[in-house]
Amino acid sequence: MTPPVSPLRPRKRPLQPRSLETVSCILEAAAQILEAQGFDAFNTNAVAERAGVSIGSLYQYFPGKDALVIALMRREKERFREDACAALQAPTGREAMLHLIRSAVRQQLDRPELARLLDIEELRPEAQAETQGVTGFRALMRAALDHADLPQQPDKEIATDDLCALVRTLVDAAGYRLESDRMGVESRLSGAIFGYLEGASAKHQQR
Amino acid sequence: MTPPVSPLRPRKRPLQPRSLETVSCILEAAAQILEAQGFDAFNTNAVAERAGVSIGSLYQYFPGKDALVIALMRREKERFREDACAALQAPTGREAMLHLIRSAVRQQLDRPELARLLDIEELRPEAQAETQGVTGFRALMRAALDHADLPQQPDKEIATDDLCALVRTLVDAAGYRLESDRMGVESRLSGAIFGYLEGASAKHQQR
Amino acid sequence: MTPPVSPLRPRKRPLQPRSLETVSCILEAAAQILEAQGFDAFNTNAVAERAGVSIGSLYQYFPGKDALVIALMRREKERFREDACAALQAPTGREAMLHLIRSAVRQQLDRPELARLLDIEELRPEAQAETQGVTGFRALMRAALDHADLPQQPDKEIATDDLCALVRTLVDAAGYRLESDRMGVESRLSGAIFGYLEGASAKHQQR
Amino acid sequence: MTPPVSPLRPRKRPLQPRSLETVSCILEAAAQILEAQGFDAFNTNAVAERAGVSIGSLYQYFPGKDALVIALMRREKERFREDACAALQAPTGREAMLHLIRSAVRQQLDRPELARLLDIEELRPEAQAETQGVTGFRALMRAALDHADLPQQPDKEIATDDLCALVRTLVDAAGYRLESDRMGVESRLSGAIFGYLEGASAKHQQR
DNA sequence: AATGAATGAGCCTTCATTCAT
DNA sequence: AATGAATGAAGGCTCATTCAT
Repeated sequence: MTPPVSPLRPRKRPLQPRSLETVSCILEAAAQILEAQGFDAFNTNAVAERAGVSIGSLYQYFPGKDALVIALMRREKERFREDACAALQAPTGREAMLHLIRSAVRQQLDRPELARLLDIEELRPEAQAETQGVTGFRALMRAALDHADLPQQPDKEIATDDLCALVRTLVDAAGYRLESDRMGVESRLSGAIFGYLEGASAKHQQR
Repeated sequence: MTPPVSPLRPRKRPLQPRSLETVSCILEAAAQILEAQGFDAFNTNAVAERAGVSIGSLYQYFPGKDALVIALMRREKERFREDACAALQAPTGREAMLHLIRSAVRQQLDRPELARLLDIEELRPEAQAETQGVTGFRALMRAALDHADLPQQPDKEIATDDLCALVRTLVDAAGYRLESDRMGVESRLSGAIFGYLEGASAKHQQR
Repeated sequence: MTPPVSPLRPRKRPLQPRSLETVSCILEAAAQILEAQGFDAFNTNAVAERAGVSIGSLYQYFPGKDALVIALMRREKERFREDACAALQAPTGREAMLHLIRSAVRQQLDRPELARLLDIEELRPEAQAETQGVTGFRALMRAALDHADLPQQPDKEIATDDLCALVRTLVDAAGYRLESDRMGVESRLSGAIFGYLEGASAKHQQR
Repeated sequence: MTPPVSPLRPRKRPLQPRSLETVSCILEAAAQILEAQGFDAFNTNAVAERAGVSIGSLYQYFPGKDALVIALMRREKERFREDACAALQAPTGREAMLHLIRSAVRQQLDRPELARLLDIEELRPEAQAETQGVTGFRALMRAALDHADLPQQPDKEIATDDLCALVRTLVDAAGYRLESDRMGVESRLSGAIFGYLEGASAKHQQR
C-alpha cells in the first residue's frame, strides 16, 4: 500500500525553485567538506551548517547521511555523463576510447580529491546497489569495447571493469601528485589502456 | 629524555611469550573484522572482543585505533616483502616485473578485501608518514624500472607511482569479482604494465 | 575566519528561552553534584543526569568538562560581584574592606562546600587564564588597598594576594565547621586582615 | 576473628631494609609526580614506573591509591613534626608561635607545590579520618594557644583551626608566587597571626 | 617477593536522527 | 517549510586493581 520507501532516495522531490536551490546548496556543501576535510569531518551537522541550512531542512531533502553521499555521487556522474556521452557517437573504438579518457581526466583533475573520495565510497556495497542504474563511466566503456577496431577481449565484462579501475586509479594518482598536465596524464593513460587491450592478445604471458 | 611517544606505534614491546601471542591475536582480529565487516564496524571494542582480549590489553600494545591499522599495514607489507624481495635478484627488468606481479597477485588474492581496504587506508596522510620507511612494493617497483631492458620512462617516479596504482587496482578489481584465476589476472596485468611502459615511447598519443 | 574555538567557552549561545533554561539547569546540577559529592563524582554524565538532560544537550552548551567548571566559576563570581561591587563606592579603605568581608562571608557561607571546591579549582592554571578577565574578588581587594587610610604595604600585589587567600581560607574553615554565625566569622576575619595590614608596619618581626 | 583490615594502611609493615627502601622509593616517586605534574597525572601505574618498581610491588606495600596519598601525608607531617616539636619547649606563647611559623614556612617553601596539593587533599573526608591521629601542626598550634601571654580567645578550637588555615594559605600563596624570601613571608604571617589573636579582643568589630 | 600482563568499569565525547515549536 | 534543541547509542580511552607466573 505504502509507496516503496528507500532510505537512500530523497524524501520529497524538490519541485519548487527555492527547494531546488537548497538541495544544490547542500550538495555543494557536502562536496566541499568532503574534499577539504575528508571523511572524518564529513557529518550531517557540518554539512548543514556549511550549507547555511538547518539540520532539519537537510533531513527534509535527504533521509540520511548515506543518501547525501549517494546524491553527491549521482551529481558527479551526471556531470561526467554530459561530457562523455558524445563518445557513443564516435565512429571507431579508438576514438571513443580517447574521448572517454579525455572526459575522465577532465572530471577527475577538476576536483581531484572529491573524485577520489567518491571513487572509494562507490565501492561500498550500499552505494553500488544505488548507483549502478545510472549510465556512468562503466556503461560507456562497455559500449566502446564493442567496436570492431579494438583488439577483442576474452571476457568483455572483466575488461570493462579493469579498464574502468585503471582509468580511475591512474587519474587519482595524478591528482594525488597535484599534477595538472592533462596531456601527460592522458598520454600515459592511453599507453596503459591500449597496452592492456593488446596484451590480452597474448605475447606478454610467458613465465 | 623521555622516549619519543607516538600515538601510532606500540606502547610496549611485548616481551613475554604470552603477550606476544596477545599482540598477534589482536592483529588477526583486526584483520578479520576489517575484511568481513569493513571500516564502519572496525572499532577498538569490537577488535578486542573478537580477539578474546580485554579492551585494556589492546591499549597496552596499541595506543589507539590508528596504531592498530598501521600495525596491520606493516604486518601485511612485511608478509609481502618476504615474498617479493627476490625480485631484486632478477637479471632483467622484465623478469623482475613478472616476479613482482606474481607476488602482488598472490598477496592480494590471498585476502582480497583486507588488501583492498588497507590500500585505501594507505593513502591517508598519517598512514603515509608512518609506512614509508618500510621497504614496500613501491621501492621494489622503482628498482625494477632501472633495468636497461625496459623502455625508458620520461619520469621514473611518476611511472613508479602509476605502475603501483595500476597493479593495485587491477588486482583489487579481480579480488572484488572473487576471481581466483591467478594466471588470468597476471596475464591481464602484464598486458597493462608493459603496455604502459611502451606506450610512453609514443605511438598512442595522437589526439 | 572561523570564530575562535576554545574548549573552555560555550559552543552555542542559548538563544531560545528553552535552551536558556537548559543551560541554567545544567549549571545548577553541576553545582549540586560538586558540593554534595565532590570532585570525584563530578563527571559529565552525572551532571547531565542530575540536570534531567541528555548528555548530548550538555555538550551543546559546554564543550567539555572543564568548560562546565569554568562556567560555574563565572556564575559564582558574577553573583559575588553584584553584591560586592558597591565596595568600590565606599569612602574609606576600612569601610571598603568591611564591605568586602561581609560580601565574601555571605557568599562563602551560602554554599560553603561549593565555594571551597571552586576556590581550589581556581588555582589550576587553565582556570586562571580563563577567569582572570572577570572582575572578581581580587580586583576589588586591590582597589580597596589603595585607600589612604589603610596602612601602606611594601608590595601591594603581594598584600592583595595574601588578603584574598586569607579571606578565602578563614571563611572556608568556618564553612567547614558548618559555622553559620556570620558576625563571628566576620569579626575574626577583620582581626586577621587589619592585623596583617598593620603587622606589615613592623613590630612583630623580631626573630 | 580476622585482624582489623583497613584499606588505608599498609598491608605489611616493611621490616627488612630492602623493603624499607622500596617503600620510600615509592613515596618519593609519588611526591615527585604530584608536584611536577599534578593530580591528573598521579596514578598508581605512573608512580610505580617512576619508582622503578612493578605495579604489583606497589600494591604489596600500599593497598590502594588512597593509601599512597595518606602515607605521603604522614611522611610530610612527620618531617614537619621533627622540626616543629621544639615549639613545645618554648617558654612563651609568642616564642612558640614564632617557632611554629618558622617551621611551617621552611616546610612549605621547601617543596611548595607538593605541600599545597597535600593541603588540599587533607581536606577530603577519607584523609581526615586517617590523619588526625598524627600529632601535626594543629596539635602544636593548639598547645601554643594555651600559653598565658597570648590574647585569650573566645573559642580556642576555632582559633586553632583558623590559625592553621591562615598559616597554610599564606605560605601556599607565597609558594605559588615562587617567592623564596622566607623572612618576608614569616614577617607577613606574624602580622596576620598576632593581628588575628588581638583582633578577637574586640576593637575591629564595628559595623 | 616480585613481576607485569590482563581486566573491565566507567568516563569523555561525537554525531545521526527526531520532533516540538 | 524551516528551525534548532534535544536525544542517546556508540565508540575511544584510562587507570585502579588482580592474579598467574
